[in-house]
Amino acid sequence: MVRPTMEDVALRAGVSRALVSLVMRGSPKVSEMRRTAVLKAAEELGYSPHAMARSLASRTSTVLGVMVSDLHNAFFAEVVDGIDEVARDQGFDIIINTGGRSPARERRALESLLSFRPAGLILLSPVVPATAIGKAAEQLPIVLVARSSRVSTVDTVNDDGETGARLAVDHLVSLGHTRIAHLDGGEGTQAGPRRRGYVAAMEAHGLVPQVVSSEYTDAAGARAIRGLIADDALPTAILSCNDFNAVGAISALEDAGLRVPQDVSVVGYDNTSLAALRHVSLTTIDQPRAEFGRLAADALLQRVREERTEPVRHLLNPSLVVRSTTAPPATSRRSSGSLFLSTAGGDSAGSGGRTADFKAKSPERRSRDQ
Amino acid sequence: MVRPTMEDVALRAGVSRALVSLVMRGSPKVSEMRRTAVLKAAEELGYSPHAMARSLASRTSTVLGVMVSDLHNAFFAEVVDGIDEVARDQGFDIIINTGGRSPARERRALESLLSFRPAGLILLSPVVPATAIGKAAEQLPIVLVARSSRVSTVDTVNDDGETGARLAVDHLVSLGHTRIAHLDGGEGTQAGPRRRGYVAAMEAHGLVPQVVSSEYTDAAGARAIRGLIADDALPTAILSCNDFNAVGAISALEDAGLRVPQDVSVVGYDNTSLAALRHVSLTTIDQPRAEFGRLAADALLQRVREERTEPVRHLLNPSLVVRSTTAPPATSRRSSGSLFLSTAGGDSAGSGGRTADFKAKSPERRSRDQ
DNA sequence: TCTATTGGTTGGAGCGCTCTAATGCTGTAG
DNA sequence: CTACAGCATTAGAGCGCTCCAACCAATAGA
Repeated sequence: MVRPTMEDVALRAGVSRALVSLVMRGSPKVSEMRRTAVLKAAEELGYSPHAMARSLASRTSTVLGVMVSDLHNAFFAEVVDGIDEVARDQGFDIIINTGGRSPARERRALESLLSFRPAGLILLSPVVPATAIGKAAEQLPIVLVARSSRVSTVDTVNDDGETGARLAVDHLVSLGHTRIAHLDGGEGTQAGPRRRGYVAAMEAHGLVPQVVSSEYTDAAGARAIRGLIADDALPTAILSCNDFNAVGAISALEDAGLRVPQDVSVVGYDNTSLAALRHVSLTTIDQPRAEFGRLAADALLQRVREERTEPVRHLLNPSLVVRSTTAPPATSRRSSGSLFLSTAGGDSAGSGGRTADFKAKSPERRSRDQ
Repeated sequence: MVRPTMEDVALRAGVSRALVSLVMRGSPKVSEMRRTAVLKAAEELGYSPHAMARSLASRTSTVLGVMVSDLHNAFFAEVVDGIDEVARDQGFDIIINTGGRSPARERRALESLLSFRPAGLILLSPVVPATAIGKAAEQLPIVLVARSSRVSTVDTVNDDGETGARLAVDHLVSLGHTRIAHLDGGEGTQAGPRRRGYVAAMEAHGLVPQVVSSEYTDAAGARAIRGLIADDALPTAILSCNDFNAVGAISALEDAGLRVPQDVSVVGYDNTSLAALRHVSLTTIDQPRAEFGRLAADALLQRVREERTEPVRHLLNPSLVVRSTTAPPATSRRSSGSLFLSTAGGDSAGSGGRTADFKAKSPERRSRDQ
């Protein structure tokens, strides 16, 4: 259980510790004779350098810290793949830590990562307050993924959530939908841009937006749908804040005897592996996740090497992936009294105020800026 | 970009470096006055201890390394949750690294983790050769999760795959199924026990096992089903090697116009969050994943504290989770010519040899040991 | 009064390494 | 024969911390 040190190797090879150090770092100014002798001794002893001692002595690090907000979400796994690819290419190692979506735990994870004095940090969709990030940014370069920031020493990599939401709305509108609700991501990172994009796109089409409060989980998606049904406020199409939420929404719709996409169309967001499962086959918005990782690592390493001081703000273009959960609306259904809604219970009369939201605006457009 | 050291804190608080060290480590033999003074100075400077220097000086580490073979699989995320819980409780931090299912990359991840000289290592379903693990085990305590080992210095935590597979078979048999195929996990870790358990359970029931070569992915599950259909060899029930595989199998069945569970029952394995999605609602075998993590961390910390030298081999009991993908077989269907199989193509006569496998054995049991 | 004892505090060595400056040791020019 | 490169090698300081032994009151016991 005790590892040999440089001293041991030096002794065995009959040279100084400094010479062993030079060999280990591949210095060119070592004679071939000594080099092979040292390498041989190291091999025999099973020596491998102590990264921490090295880093301490050299005051540099070849480690990049990665904070993953939620290990359960495959989204991040693909970003990490991209990071790992670039880091490895450039001789850096990564260490990962997770915050489990809890600010307290995330803070601790951050502390822990920081205590290793990595060369830089990549935070994937962090939930800690901006001030905590700003503070850490004083100590080392930081790149944020899937979260924006205005701190000038912090680089960011995001998808253009507004564009993504617009793509989804455009798709649904082109299918003939006019009543499209958005199940909102609430406090979640990137929920804002998606919501704004949805609202803007609806208004651009002269439609009335309907934002329904929800969260980034399948339970929340199901809950939101049950709420809409109870309020007799179900539209013909749903844009969920992410894929999980969409899958929950689909389940709730099916539980209520509605078919997707015949009765209601559903669009997710993220194009997780979940969406691609043939059994799910969810129409969704794809983000170039591995590219996120690569760009983040590149940006970070530029800072590490002090090649750049200007902040970088990557905003990547999302794209629409059409699968099997969207179709033209069954236009006649609503006017003839929807098969389900009318049977949902007679006590929903009081919610008429919300129902009014769904009436498509007439051609007089209401677009704000475009 | 330059972090304060203990020296800086000591200077500011008007005490010695050693005293700061004591405060940082929470020593009880520090007067309240000095303690608050030091804490205040540290706070003002934004000081936090340098983990590497600490570890170097103390020749101990409060870090546990965790190697996750596949970040894309939520199974591991839940194990990590369990590890993290115990580790945190006992004052240890964890750093994670991933091997991406590739032996080469995993080896590098292992090297990287080792270079931090952590107190111990937990490997989640590693794919590196046993010799590599044995070598690492000479340097620090190692616990394997979801992979067995015979090395006496290595602890292991596994589920009892044989029991799990038996639970699934028993469930299907109790529903009335006699023709049950197993989509095999091939080289994957833990595929062996599951296969053995399946075969033993089938034989215990006097049934003929049918092992179909497959893999731990949904594409492989779909492929296997298409193969069975093409061979006119589709049974009334499927036991998949894991949930992903099962979901792929279900998709392929549905694509072929078969209903689950009315026409074919499907059982998964792992009870991932995927299986729990209402839209999927997969009958499956649950493994206590967080418990895996907790036990692994406990075992590791015992070794770290040198409380134990005997190897520990945890074998946890899986349990059956019945959801919506299993039901009694439509017994009459086969004899009257199955609605799908008979129309699949008249050219399948040649595969009769395999079809024979499905005939249920008569009551004369064939059980080996029980 | 003197010696133990105790609780709080400190200097200094050292963890395994890197890095700078200094040391030999050629070989070539002055 | 001295001077001076030029190269390979090494001693030694130091990275930020822990840990041990020593130290220094202040109190207690003889």
